[in-house]
Amino acid sequence: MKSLNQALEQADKASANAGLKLTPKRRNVYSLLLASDTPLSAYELADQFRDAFGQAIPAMSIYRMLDFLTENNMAHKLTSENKFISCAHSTCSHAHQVPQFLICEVCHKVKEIGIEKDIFNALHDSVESAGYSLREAQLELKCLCSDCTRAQQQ
Amino acid sequence: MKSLNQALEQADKASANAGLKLTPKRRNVYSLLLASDTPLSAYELADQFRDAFGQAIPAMSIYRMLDFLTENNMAHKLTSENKFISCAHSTCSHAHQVPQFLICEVCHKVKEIGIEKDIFNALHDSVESAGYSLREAQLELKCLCSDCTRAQQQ
DNA sequence: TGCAGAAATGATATATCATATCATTTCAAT
DNA sequence: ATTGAAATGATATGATATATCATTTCTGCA
Repeated sequence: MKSLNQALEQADKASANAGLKLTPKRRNVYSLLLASDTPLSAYELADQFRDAFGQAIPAMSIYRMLDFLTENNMAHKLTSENKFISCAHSTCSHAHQVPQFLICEVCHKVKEIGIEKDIFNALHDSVESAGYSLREAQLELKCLCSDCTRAQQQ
Repeated sequence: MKSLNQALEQADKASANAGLKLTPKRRNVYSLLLASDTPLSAYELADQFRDAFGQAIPAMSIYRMLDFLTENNMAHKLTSENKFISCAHSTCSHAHQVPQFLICEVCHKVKEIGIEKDIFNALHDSVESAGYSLREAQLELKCLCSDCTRAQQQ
């Protein structure tokens, strides 16, 4: 796991290369997502932004910054939670995969893993055989993380 | 596809057998879901209920009726849409499977299919190998339905 | 430099989704 | 009939999200 600063610096470089404007505020929102254990709502981000950076940001602006971050693979929206999370792969070099989110029902920590190719193919086929075509697959699975599994067993 | 009335009558019988109270209002909400092509929000259901049955129902009550219907396998909540849909399998005899929803991004029609066993197993294994344990899998996939696929190709 | 257009952000209002809480009604068992 | 439980109503409010117009900041270019 890279440090927050390394992740931010890499995002700076990648954005510069791609001609994207990772403005200070967008960067700060991104840093809050990177630093958080758990997904955050737009309003939670607004609160944390104010507390961390001493500047109040309207929720509307937070939503726009989140749009920027999600469009550019720095963040994801978890639709089952109505919250946002930094992308686990935004700071690594390998190709972006179909994301699969393992959401712990107890502690709400989220692990993002890339979906395996054969799972994706099987999903794709099952969609096709139902007469549909797959546009976007983002799997959000309700789980227990290892810590909470252990805690429940005791 | 069974008729709406057949579906309702079957739900009546199944509820009676299971000792569940499918009250007239719950039944009416269920019938609205059964009759709808597309998922409906709680407030849309409240509007349709008033229009169809001449009686205003508070949104709070709609939510409670939806809780009843979803707990008893007559409806599902699509978390990616914040809307509700009748369960495609509530009126058939075979066992309830992990639901997989194919949501058309254009016309918003939804097809519910049971997830295939080997996909489920593969998902389950991928979750386990990430150190998590799977609690609940409801897959919501953004798709194009066959009609909208055709329309786009032209 | 400084101007013009574009992009980003602010400000405000409002729509939409959901839950908390207490009151009232309905229903079923005794 | 009475009573306790379940269902529903009424009301308030919280939480999430978008629409719209104004202002600021940035960027390219004369």
